[in-house]
Amino acid sequence: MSNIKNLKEFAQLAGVSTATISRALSGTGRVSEETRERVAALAERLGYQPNATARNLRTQRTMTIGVLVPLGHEAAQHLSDPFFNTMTGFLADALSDHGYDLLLSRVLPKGDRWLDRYIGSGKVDGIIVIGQSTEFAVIETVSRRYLPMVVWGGQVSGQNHCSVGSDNRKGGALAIRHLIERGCRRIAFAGPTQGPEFGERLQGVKQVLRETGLSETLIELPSHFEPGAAFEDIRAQLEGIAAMPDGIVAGSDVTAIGVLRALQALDIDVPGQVKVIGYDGLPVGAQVSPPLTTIDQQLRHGAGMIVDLLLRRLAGETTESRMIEPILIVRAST
Amino acid sequence: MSNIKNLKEFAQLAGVSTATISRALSGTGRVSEETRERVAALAERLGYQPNATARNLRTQRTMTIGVLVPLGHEAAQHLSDPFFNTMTGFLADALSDHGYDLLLSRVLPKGDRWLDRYIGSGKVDGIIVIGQSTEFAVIETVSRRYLPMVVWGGQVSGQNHCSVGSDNRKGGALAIRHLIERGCRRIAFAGPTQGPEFGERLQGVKQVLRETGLSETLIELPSHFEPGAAFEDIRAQLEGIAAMPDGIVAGSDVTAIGVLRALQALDIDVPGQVKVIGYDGLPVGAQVSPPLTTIDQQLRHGAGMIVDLLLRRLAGETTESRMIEPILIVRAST
DNA sequence: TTGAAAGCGTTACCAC
DNA sequence: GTGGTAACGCTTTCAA
Repeated sequence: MSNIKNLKEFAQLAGVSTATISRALSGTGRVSEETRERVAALAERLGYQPNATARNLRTQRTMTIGVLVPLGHEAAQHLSDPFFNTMTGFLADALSDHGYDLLLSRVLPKGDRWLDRYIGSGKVDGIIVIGQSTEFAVIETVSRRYLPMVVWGGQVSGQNHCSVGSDNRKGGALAIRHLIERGCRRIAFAGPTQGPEFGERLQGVKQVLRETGLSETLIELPSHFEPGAAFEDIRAQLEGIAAMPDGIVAGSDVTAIGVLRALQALDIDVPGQVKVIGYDGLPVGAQVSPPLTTIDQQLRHGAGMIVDLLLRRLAGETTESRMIEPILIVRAST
Repeated sequence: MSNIKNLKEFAQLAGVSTATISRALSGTGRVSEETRERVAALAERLGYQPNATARNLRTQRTMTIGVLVPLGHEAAQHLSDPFFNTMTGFLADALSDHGYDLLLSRVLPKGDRWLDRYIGSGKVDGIIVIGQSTEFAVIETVSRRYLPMVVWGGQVSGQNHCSVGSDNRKGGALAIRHLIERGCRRIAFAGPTQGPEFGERLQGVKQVLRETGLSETLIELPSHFEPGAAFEDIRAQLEGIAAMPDGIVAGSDVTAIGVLRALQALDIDVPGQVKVIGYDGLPVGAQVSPPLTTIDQQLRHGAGMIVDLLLRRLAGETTESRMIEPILIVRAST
């Protein structure tokens, strides 16, 4: 920490003008090699650092990206959700690789102005939204006039905003094909029914079932988003079921973990009696027992892509949405 | 989003001075009720919002708190670590309750200046460090001259910096007593051996074993921090063990999950043959099978406390470190 | 290569 | 109760 409080003071000590110091420290503009070295050494010795706020005001950029996690109806739902937390971590890494800071905000979307309010404050240069959930319309509207925004989530035709997410339909198809290959014939789909992403995954499953002539057998097991509630939902439904499925596609890894617990509670062996496959590729999936077979969305890669696209939009480019290739990861639950 | 770009423009449209607008909008200073309403309505209609950077510069505060996650030797260790992610989430909530934003930074501590650099930039009003890990000395030094900093972690006697964390020794004692009550007699302690927190937990365990006359039986199972590596470490050690323990205290929930997997891999029944207890109280502990008995550090409560202390330091108070009461949560793994 | 000075968009002091 | 205006600490023209 420095005892010098601003550039002016530092310039006096260095015996040059503030302009020269600024140039020397930022590396921009012409300064003699000698001065630059002298200034740099002095700054290091005194621990001087230019004030970021003042610089931001002058340069009209903050070098900060806002990451927004819209909390859905279930207000408490995301607090400890492994998906959002994991994604945030990856984004933090990707952003800091490019010299950007990450301003984290969890917002309860209220009305249709929450995004505008956030943007208007000028605290950030750009925005990343994790998950469209119920806010698809708001995001879509804002995207028409605010460019530096990239969203993690699904992609629908005609969509204006730039999103990154896995090919959910393909991923769903991948999951169900794997179960069929493993010999499953009575298939269930477990998970939330809301949100564009889950819907697409289910569509992928249905399509393959139709092609295979198994569509009659599909059992739907709707559940809440939140882990604890999901477990209860699934257990209640499986408990009273006429014929137990022999394979379950879960809409997310979190749901899949709930499914595993529910089956465990009912004393049903996985993968012996029922096989289970998740969706996301969260690290935690490898840590449960049995380790979870899943469709990997390559979140780290996705985070890198989001940041890359955002930086390009910041630079004035227009960018298209991107699909990430879903990858089957086979572990012990199938 | 607004088409108005600054206060001056807005003031012209409103037909009053910038000073009046500022007062009307911020609620500070005397303004007639009539003007305030008129200005507020116009601001709402035009979507005008004062620029945060300019305000920050003028007021000399950013209303932003930096949350630092120092990455230890194992650079990749925290990327997806549920503990850090969960803590960050709780902090985000607590901070936003008080109108503060959260600037998230993962830092690779390099040398002893990383904290100074962060502080010197003036991007934040205060700092929260999650975990002291190997940086205890640096934190301690900085705390002597930089006051608005609160650390999640252990507390040692004579420590200068303000920390919040559970009473690790007591928590360790709580864990081992529970295992003994459940009939365990050959006890093992699994987990990382580095860091002040794990050490204290182990001491708590040892002390109770001494008091009970069981101290001869303690088996130590050191492991890495990172989940995957921890699993391997534990499995390797249990595989070749002369006499299997009948109770295992894990240094953290993440370690405990690794222990559960290792036992599963060796076909050992939990809690039938071996009982396992974790430490942290992470939500994910309730989702594994069998659901994990653990010592709850009340992270949400802890996060609230950290923020509370930080705000008081920001206001000039001096604050003492706080211990959180560890609570035993019994689930199915014991 | 360097320095003087004009902003960046607010807030807060001081008059009126 | 309201308006003028000087900061806040920096970057970046423009001149020298």
